[in-house]
Amino acid sequence: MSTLAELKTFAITNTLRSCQLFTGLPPQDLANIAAVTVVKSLEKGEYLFHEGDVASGFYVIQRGAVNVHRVTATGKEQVIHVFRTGDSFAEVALAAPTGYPADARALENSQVLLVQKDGILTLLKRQPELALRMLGSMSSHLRVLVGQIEDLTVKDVETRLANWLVKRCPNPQSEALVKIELTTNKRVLAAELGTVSETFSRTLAKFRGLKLIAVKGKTLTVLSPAKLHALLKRNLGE
Amino acid sequence: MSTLAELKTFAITNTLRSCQLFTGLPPQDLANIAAVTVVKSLEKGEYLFHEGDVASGFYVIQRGAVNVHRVTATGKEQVIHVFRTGDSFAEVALAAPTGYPADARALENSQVLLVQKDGILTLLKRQPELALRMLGSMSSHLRVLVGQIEDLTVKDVETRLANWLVKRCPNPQSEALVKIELTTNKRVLAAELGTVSETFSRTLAKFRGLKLIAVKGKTLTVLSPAKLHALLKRNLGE
DNA sequence: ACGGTTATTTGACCTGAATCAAATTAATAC
DNA sequence: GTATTAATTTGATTCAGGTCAAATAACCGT
Repeated sequence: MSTLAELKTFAITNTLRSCQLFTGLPPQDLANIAAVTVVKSLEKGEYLFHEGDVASGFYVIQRGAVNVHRVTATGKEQVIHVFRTGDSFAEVALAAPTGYPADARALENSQVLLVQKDGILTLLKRQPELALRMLGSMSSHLRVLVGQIEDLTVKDVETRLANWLVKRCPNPQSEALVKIELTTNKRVLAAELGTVSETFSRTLAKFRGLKLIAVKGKTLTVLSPAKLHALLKRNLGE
Repeated sequence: MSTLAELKTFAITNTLRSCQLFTGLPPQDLANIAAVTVVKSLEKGEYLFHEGDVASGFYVIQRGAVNVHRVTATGKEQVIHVFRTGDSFAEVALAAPTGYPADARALENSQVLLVQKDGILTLLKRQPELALRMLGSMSSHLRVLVGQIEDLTVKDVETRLANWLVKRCPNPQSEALVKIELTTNKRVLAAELGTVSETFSRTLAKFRGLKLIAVKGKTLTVLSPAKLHALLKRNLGE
């Protein structure tokens, strides 16, 4: 085996190890997985796959961010989830129906690993432990989706935003300022919250009026996690 | 082993065999699974589990129907899916976080099999083939959920109902009448479609006015699948 | 700094659908 | 049957939030 190939494998195993799905696996297993993995570079805005594409495997993000979404017939984009470094997604590829159920597009320049379906399936047959991990990973995606469904139907935008903000506060009870750096533009974030930029903007403005947050460019500052948390409770509570 | 126990195992393996998840498995495997399975009877309206309950395993429906849903803080029920005879659900139980992510309640008198977590995990470690099946099953649930998210956010009630109806027409292009028997009351169906009974009723009325369907008690008749399909296309299309 | 493009904000307007209330129509018990 | 209760329908009202339009503000290449 050439030194170059070894180097590549080394880089891949390093990424795999840092991925939730594979942490703690013995080096030999990682090497085996690396052997069925290829690296892909994505420009910002580039599509990784489209809905219905034949699924060639699942992905692990080495660097960057990928937006998994559906495009509706009216052209609107419904964000399912934004995955970031270390996340794995599209494990759904391993199952029988061969098409991906959604679109995936890089939100920034990214590097991802494609764990190829055929290869990993062979491995899974020999490594039940690995299969259990995949089960775990998929189940956590299921949980996220179940949560999404609730988020999208039940709550109004104000509550969804409050929820989103509170989730990002280390301690929602405290009065300590929390700075949140937006990693995407506000239109994408609005889409994640199931709304449009105009409404998102208005809701931010409302919160600003209530002295709950301060907004400066891409930096949101939660002025009072406790108050925000109280608002959230009130909106849900009774 | 007593004859009674053998009989019970026989009944269980029969149900397991008829479940998508396990069809085609060798008898010995089925017996092994049956050994870690217990039967549960549910009265109509009885809860199988609540959100957050420690997950003791996943379920296969032997007879009846189970409504998996979330209850929101405001008391409303968001249906995630209605499972029926032969379906398996709550495979999410096998993964690490121990709580179920939703509620499950019998819509009618039902009998379900609980495939116990500890037992099946042991089996999975020896049977990668089985693990792959579970992966497939979970991935199909993921697909359903991804579809749901689109359904719930994107379309208006008219489109959702048209979609629901068209899905139940063997051939959406044809003009042949299609009779659909409702298995639940209309309030539950409305909830599945992400709306309330009033709006559901109005939408049915609108379709009746358009001569697209006829309604008689719990029987819906699609008068012209082709026309309905055209309406759906139009609502989505452009 | 300057022109051009894109992102964000604000305003005005409108619609789908939830809610509340009331009338009808099943369904079930007695 | 008749009384009760639950399910469904219809009417009237209200409002969150999406859409369109226009004004700023931020960003980028030169």
